Amino acid sequence: MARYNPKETEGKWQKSWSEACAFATPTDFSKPKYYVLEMFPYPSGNIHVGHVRNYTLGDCTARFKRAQGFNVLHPMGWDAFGLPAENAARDKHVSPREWTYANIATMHGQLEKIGLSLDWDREVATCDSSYFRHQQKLFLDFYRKGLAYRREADVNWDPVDQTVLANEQVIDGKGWRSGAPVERRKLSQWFLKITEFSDELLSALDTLDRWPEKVRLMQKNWIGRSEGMKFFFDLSNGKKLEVFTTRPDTLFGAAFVAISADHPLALELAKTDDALAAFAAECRKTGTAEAEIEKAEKLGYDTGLKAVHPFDPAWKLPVMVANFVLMGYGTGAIFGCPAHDQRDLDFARKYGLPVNPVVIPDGADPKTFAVGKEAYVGPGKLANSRFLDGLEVEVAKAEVAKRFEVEGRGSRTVQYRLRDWLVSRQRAWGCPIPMVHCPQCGVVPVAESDLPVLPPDDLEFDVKGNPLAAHPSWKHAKCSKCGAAAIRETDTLDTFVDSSWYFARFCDNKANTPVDQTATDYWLPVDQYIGGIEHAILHLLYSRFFVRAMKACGHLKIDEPFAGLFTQGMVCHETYKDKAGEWLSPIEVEKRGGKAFRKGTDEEILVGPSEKMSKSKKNVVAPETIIEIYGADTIRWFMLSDSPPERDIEWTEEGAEGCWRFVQKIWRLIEEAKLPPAGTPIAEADAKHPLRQAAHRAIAAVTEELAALRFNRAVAQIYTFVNAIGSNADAPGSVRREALETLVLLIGPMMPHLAEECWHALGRNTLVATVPWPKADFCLIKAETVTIAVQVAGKLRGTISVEAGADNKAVEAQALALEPVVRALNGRAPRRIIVVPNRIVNVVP
RNA sequence: GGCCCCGUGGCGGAACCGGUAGACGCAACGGACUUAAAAUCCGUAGUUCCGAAAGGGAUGUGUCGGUUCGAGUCCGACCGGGGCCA
Repeated sequence: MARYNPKETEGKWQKSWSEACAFATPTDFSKPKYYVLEMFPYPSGNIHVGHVRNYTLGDCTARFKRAQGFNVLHPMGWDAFGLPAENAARDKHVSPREWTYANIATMHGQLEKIGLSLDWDREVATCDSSYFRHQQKLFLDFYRKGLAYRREADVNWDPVDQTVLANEQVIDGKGWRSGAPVERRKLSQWFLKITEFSDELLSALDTLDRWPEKVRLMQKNWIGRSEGMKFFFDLSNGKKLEVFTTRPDTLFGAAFVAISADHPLALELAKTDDALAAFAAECRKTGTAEAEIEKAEKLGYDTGLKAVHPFDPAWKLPVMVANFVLMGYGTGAIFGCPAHDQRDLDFARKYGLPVNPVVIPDGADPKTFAVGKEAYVGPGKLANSRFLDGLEVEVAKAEVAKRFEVEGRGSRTVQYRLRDWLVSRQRAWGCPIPMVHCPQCGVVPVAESDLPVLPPDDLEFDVKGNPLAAHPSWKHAKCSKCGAAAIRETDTLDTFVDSSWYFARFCDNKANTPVDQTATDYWLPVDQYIGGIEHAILHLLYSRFFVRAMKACGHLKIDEPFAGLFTQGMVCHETYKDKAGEWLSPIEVEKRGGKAFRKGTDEEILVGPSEKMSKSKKNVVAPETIIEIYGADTIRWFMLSDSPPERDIEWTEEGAEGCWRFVQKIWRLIEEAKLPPAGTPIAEADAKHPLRQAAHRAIAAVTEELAALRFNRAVAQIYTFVNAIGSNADAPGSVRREALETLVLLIGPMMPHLAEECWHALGRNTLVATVPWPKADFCLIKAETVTIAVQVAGKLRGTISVEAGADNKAVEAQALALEPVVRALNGRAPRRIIVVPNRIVNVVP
């Protein structure tokens, strides 16, 4: 008897699938569709285990849905623009294009070895002009609709990558990729008007009922809707200053008015005030990210101007320039109420401004209530606030709003935390923004007939800043309006733009418009999107915006891109360090007697906690190595087993061995089986054989678990079923055949190569990949007798076996006759007996 | 600091709507097969107490309380871990 040899069989079946076009996307749109998509990878050079997990989950779903009769779209592509290619170009003197396409070729091969049921005909690389030409067209459409625009703005400048970053790409004041402290600069930049849809992006979250609650909450926080009002202060110089506040109720606690260093008023004053100009320059050194501003020391500069309190002409407030007020948020001006806002309080303490509480918590005395180091932001009643005294916070807000509205001094507004999306990047390996700058006409879109705008092939990467801007000739173009010599836009689009619509392009990647109407109408939205939680905000929010913007331009009809979202956990591994503190990779370590040693030596190695696989800790296991040893089915099975897919999984050698053994076990079961020919009917007498029941119970359970993406539970059900096959070795041949064929079909989505080999060995000449999913016969599953637990006072005392649906009285009698029950009752008469049919009896003494 | 999620054997985890806690796998141990090993097969197992054994008792899902005939599951407080926003 030969062992199952994945090396020989896996390639063979991959070829068979390919020859049979088993995974070609159906073009007949009469059947129900199912679009499964895994987040496409950046072509870094190698597929890692995290990818394998992601794609296995998706592939299992795709195969399962296909077997269930759905038309399945399951494509793959490459998020292929981005900085690593430029770095490689600079360091290795290869073109970013060559480097990227070589990586794609390698990774494509690696993906094929996993046995994914992908339609490679739909492959898309975002760096290919056949893709980004359409993106440029979309950009022009957005521009025409006012959804793309250029303006001067404070931007986060990454001094290492020499590029601008979106707020979302600044983490703890540092560039998300370079880790360098971010600076604030004022530059003319391209934006996409995501704020146009702030309210819709927020409210539509409620419709995404197949998204993790956590992701919806994160997006909600990110969009950050707050209700407040805008109103004017009269200034001592006769001008008016508009401020935004969410706490108009605290107006009588105001101690100052603060404006941004970039507020027009501040800029005006700075012209004649050198100290202010210097202060404003200092303010601009911190980035624009909230967290950073929050942490920075609150600094202010007194302009000498006074603002008149709107409810008391005699009350004058100092007008300060403050570093924690941003021009981009609200009106760039606020009034400060130190008692009820922490930033205002910190500021007031530093500059000796009064701290007057005006909201008093219930139970506190307005006369003695004082604010120390912490501002009071909770609920309460107004005090020291004249006509607002005694009102609840919300009532007071409404009262102030009403008075301002009557007076024409202000109005209620809704404010969002969400900013417009800054998409300009000063990089060469990205999608060129199809615009020119004409000395006559200003910013002019490139004519659509001139698309795509291609980056030049002969770029020099060993330069500071944008290689595209440094290119000697590329930027010279003609204005598409007047024909005069013009300068091309040298900014390229943020790579998050590339990934914001690829799912739509997959519906027809050969369309000569960005998307094909018929195809997108049928396939979109994506039914199941699978990827990492790290994209919970950026990529998913941008994609949601894109769908709306594309809809506004007539490209799409859908409301949301992803009907179902699943975020899978990371793949972790133990970490190893030697005595010198150097990290060791798993292949350098062997375990003997519960201890770890450097392979082939007696040098003991310290075993650290399991952490996300990372190059820096060297705890990485290459999928290629695993597939080389065990084959693809083993790694797939591992990825699906044990840990729930949304949680982190730990890769262990022992676990892999276990999966490998199971692969062999299935093969042995099939190979050793002496079965009647395929199609042998099951005799009447065997119709209710326990093995048949086990098989149909397995079908029902696995179907249910796979449909709910509970792969680990589906795996457990299959183990249980295999155990049942093992313990029913004496079942009639026809019943065993049914059981084994069922098993093969059930493992089909998970271990597709093994399934094909087994199916073939069972004498079948079809492909499992094209065989319909088995149907459970529920008559067989229904148990005829049930085991019922018997408790006395809630404690288990034994079990009884009764006919399903048996009469309560009879069950009761049987329970009371149970010896341990009699003993536990100790002669007492039961006060009450609770019978839950087919489940439990509880005797209450 | 606010909000959210999680806490079950040595480990990963299961337990539907409150109804036999620990399915299934890994690791472990005992045995069979073998000259031996690998592979495979059979068996044991939460903890603890009584018993030679068969068996029986107690206890047990982070901690403390509550609701209930019955709580891993519901409620409250706390402890610990993680995430997001500050």
